[in-house]
Amino acid sequence: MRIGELAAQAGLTRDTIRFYEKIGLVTGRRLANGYRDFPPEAVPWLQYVRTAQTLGFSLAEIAQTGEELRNAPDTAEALSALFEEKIKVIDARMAQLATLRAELDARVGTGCPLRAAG
Amino acid sequence: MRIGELAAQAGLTRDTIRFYEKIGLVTGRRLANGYRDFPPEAVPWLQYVRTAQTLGFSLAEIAQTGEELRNAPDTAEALSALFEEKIKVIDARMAQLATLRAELDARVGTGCPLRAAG
DNA sequence: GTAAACAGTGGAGTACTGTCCAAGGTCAAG
DNA sequence: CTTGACCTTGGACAGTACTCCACTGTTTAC
Repeated sequence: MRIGELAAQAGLTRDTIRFYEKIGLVTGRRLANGYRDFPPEAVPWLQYVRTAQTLGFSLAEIAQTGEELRNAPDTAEALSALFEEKIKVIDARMAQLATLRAELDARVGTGCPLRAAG
Repeated sequence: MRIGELAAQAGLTRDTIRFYEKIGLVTGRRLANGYRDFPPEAVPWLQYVRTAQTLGFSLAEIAQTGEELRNAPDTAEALSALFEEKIKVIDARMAQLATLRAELDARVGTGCPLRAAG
């Protein structure tokens, strides 16, 4: 598919996709006329990128994940290891969120401020 | 306390704290010699800033939270409302993390890639 | 009283993540 | 065969969050 359609389906602008291509976050072939041509899998991939990004991963990290996925040996082991690693990161982040949540929760109703020091 | 001690205790650099002061993220008085003087509460506050930041909040958002905390009427209600609002944001983010986690978890062991489209 | 460690200011520079042109090439419809 | 929608490149600009520097003043330790 061409860049406009990918942009529409992924909810990004064409400029953003060109930027992502420049930093290696997506890759595509070129048509004879020079237009970019992306595979349909680019849509869910870019959606994953969005998600990972809001979870605190930098584009460089996400690009590296994509790279590892492409270069992984075809045994499922490499992929599983990669996923498990990401799951660990997610668990750590969730624990951190839970801590902050508990901290806030404990103060609800007590009027105890978060010491908003000046 | 002076800026160096605050920096050491909060795990930041002096430059970062000066930057934070410039954007209103921390405020302090000045000593007679012009040195900044921060209250001890600045330490936990900056630690909170760090946490909130890793959770995806911009410094501007965090600064506004601090502002709201300072300006809240002294009833506990305003603080509780603010905390509850933050808790909602945290819950939404945790749900998002849980979704991504489940997605990854389902692929561990299956060898099914995340469609790392190029 | 001097050297080291700490503090101040202003401003330049950096990395990341886009966003917006301008000038131009391609293609489908009427 | 022109119009409009789409595509190309290169480069300038923007916002966020620092980071570093030069130059200067202050405090502390010896």
